[in-house]
Amino acid sequence: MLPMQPGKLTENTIRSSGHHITPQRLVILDVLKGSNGHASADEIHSHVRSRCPKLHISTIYRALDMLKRLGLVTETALGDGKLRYHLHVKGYHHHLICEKCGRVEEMDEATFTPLKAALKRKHRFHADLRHLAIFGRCQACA
Amino acid sequence: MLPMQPGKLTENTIRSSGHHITPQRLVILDVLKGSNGHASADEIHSHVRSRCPKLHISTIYRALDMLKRLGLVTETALGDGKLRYHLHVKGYHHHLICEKCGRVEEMDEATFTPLKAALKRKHRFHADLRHLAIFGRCQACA
DNA sequence: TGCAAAGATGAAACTATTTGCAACTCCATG
DNA sequence: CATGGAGTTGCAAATAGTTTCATCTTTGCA
Repeated sequence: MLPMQPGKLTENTIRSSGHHITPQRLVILDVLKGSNGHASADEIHSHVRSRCPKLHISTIYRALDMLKRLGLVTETALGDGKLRYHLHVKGYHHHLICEKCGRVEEMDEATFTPLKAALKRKHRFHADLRHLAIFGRCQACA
Repeated sequence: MLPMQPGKLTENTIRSSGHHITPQRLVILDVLKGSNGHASADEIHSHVRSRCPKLHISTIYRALDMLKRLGLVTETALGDGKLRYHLHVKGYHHHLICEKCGRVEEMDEATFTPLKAALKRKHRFHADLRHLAIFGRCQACA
């Protein structure tokens, strides 16, 4: 059995949720895949320009919003007045953001399992812990 | 020994951090104190108008930014395109936000103590868990 | 295939938030 | 209790992000 390409997996998720695969979205996804960090809408826009000059920034915001709803993209406010976007291709993860140096560390879900259970038990709340950004101080800045 | 008024405590924090107490800020703080939920900058502005018609909305944004830095106010994105602000007068708390009905439940810090310890132990990260908004489904919408 | 409906796009208008600046106010200090 | 400098304010303009709408595309299905 061949492994499914990450691109195809993403496209299937989009399609099976009733959304369309469009050339614009493919370019946006490709830019997101290439950006190894957290890109702002504006940064995505300028990267996209060369390949698709008429692609309007509102299309980017709408694409990001859809991807966010589907859990394929994380939106994070890193404190500089812009929202940043990050593609989930290899499962979910969370962000530890240093308030001082701005470094972003990624971590897996496991640490949150007890919290998730506690929220369900104590508050009867079913937490969707895919989008978590936790602020604080990293080891170096503590 | 008399208990310190909450207002005075807040004012001392502001003053001792090198910021000024101004009539504008007193009105803004008063509105925040009165708003029992999560007020947007615009909502604060319209409440403030009656008492201080010339108070500009950028002054509100700047006051909120200062209060946020001092840890006196929490800024939360509830997903409606506006940021919401909440005054911390009685200790910190967190938000459980239902993705379906939009209901916001507040919860205390205690549930996060094990998570905080785990982050420090496993990632050497000193989490500042005062700003947490957790999305998911509430009991009714689960 | 070919079509209709659901969904997406670009453009412009609109709302939300931030910033630059000159004038003004607070308050620690003398 | 006057003063100077740091901090604030109001305004205008800039930057971010959202929404409306007419037009165009994608996709499931006949």
